[in-house]
Amino acid sequence: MQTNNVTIHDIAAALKIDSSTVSRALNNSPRVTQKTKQRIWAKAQEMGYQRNVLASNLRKNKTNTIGVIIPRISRFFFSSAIEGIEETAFENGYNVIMCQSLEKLERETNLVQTLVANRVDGIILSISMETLDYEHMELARKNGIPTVFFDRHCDIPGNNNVLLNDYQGSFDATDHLVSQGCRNIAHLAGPRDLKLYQNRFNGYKEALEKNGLPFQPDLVIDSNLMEEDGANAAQKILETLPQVDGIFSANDVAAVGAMQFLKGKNIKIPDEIAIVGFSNGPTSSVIDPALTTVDQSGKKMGRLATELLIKQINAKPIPLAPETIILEPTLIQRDSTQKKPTIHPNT
Amino acid sequence: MQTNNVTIHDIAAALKIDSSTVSRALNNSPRVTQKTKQRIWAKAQEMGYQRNVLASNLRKNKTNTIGVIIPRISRFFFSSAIEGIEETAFENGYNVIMCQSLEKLERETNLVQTLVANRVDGIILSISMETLDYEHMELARKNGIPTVFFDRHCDIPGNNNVLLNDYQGSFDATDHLVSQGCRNIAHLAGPRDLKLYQNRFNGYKEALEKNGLPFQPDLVIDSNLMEEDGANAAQKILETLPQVDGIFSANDVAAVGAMQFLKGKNIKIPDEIAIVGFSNGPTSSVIDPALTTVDQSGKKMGRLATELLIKQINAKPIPLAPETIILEPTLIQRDSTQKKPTIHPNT
DNA sequence: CTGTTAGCGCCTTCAG
DNA sequence: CTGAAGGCGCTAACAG
Repeated sequence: MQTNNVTIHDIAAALKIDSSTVSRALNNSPRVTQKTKQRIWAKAQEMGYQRNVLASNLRKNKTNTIGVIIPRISRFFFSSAIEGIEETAFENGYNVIMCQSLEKLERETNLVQTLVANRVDGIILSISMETLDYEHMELARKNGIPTVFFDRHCDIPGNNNVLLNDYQGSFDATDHLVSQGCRNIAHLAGPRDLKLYQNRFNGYKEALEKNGLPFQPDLVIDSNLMEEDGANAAQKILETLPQVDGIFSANDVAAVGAMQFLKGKNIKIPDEIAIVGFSNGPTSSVIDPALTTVDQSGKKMGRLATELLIKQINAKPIPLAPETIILEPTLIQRDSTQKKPTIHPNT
Repeated sequence: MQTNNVTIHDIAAALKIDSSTVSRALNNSPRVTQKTKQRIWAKAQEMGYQRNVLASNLRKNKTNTIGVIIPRISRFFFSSAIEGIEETAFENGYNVIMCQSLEKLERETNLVQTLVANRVDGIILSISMETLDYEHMELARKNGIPTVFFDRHCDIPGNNNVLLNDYQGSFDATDHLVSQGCRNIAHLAGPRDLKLYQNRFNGYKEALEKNGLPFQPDLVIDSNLMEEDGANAAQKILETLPQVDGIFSANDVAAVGAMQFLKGKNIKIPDEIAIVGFSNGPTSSVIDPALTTVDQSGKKMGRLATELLIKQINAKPIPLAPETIILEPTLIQRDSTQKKPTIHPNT
């Protein structure tokens, strides 16, 4: 390991001054003459000095690093979020360590331990579908590491959250389906343990009621909302629920799965069955134009989460009051030329 | 900062032994009695000890961390690749620091510096579209940090690469279009500076020749292959190149852009114009069924790149001979029911 | 098998 | 404004 061996002592020796002065100069401390700073900087450059971040981190017990835990990177919403996180972190001089829980609580717990052990300055977290309590976050709290939850949030008080108004988004989505003439709207629901999916379910239900439509429990199909789940749900609908003319999916993955399946059976979307799913809106044009979506704006959420986290990091050691930021979602109709005819003149 | 303050010295004191023994025990060194190990482990647990990774890293001058630089995380191919990288790294006890160059050489250069400064054990890199030479990688080389290029590769000798057989994939794609009856196939080409796009261009050209079709330079449309570029290209085709009946796009982003645009103009895909694009194959079902793709299998490439990198890391200080792994791509027809009729009976 | 000793490279008191 | 000294927590010789 022939690592670059230039240390502050080397450049101190070369200049016949003390290493502490060099350290100060390199940190641009006001307590060093401009002249000596210049000399030191020049020499450092000349000798190809590079600060040993490890030593610096150890001494300061700070790493300038943010840890991020999300369920799965390749999901477009999360990769967009990471993009926002990474950019904001970068602008503020932070590195990002990024990990995926793969929806497993055990992995999530391990990752929190790893991040704490690596002395990250803060954690951004979107919990797994298995995560029902927050014991594993105690470790971070005890070590004074601020945490921001995003998207999938933590509803016990005293935490920082960046969320979407899931209730409103779902309400709007369902309302939109009704306005397009749908009367029997199925709901692809996520695990009810997650607050987020509870809210999406509630928005769906109350939009039905507000429109004078009956809530039909058998039209709610529970799953983990993977693509396959969406396809299975679509199959179930075709085989046993012929009355269904609209689907509100609690995420985009299942919505796409359902859509592909229905298209394969030559069902016209949205004319025969209209579909709305949560998704990462405007940037996600690979989503089929026939699919209307509720914009999750992952990148924006990522930025907001990171800004909030950095604020909390800078506030140490006196922690700021925890904040919850709620984004209002927007409904995006990709293909506004196609209107679903009002095939049910009743009501 | 009320960080968990338990150190090996604390537990050594509590047990009236030396801290070095504690250190050895915690590293499960064979040179400590099983009995004392047990006592130490128990005590460590009891006192809530957590190794200070920073100190350990400093001492060992090793971080157990892999740095990854890619152009943009939210591109599906890259997020899939990261997924593979992260999983493989995790299985082997490595952390991952992930950064995006946003296709800027300047950012890429800075990131390499940051990673080296952070003493990552290895680097996985997919170069930006601006990157034409590899001067900025000198720093990593000088510090003995192994590097693996993937997807967008480095064709100067002596480097580790994990690549797709771009030539073959493009050849197959073009050949497929011909077999579907296309006779005037446009090519959405990427920056010719990148070897990868050169190869894709060559595959296209030679497939035409092999099939006895003339190569028409005006059917090659150059761009950076963003979605907008694809849409612009499609517009150009509609307005000035009416003979075009097939499009081979050098990436999926532009292919989707073109497809959406054409669909908006009520062009039937693939009946009127067939499109094939490079993409991340089987996992990417959000890609429209009408679009045939060349499978890039990002996740697999990520895994292979990481395995290769770890092999190189473990080989230090005597570096292994550099390797180049080339994956053979597969053509994926999503919607095999739709066959393009041979509307050009000539040839 | 265990203890002693000596740093890794940097930063931060405390003196002058 | 600069120098001297000590230590962050851990590990790796080297002895015994």
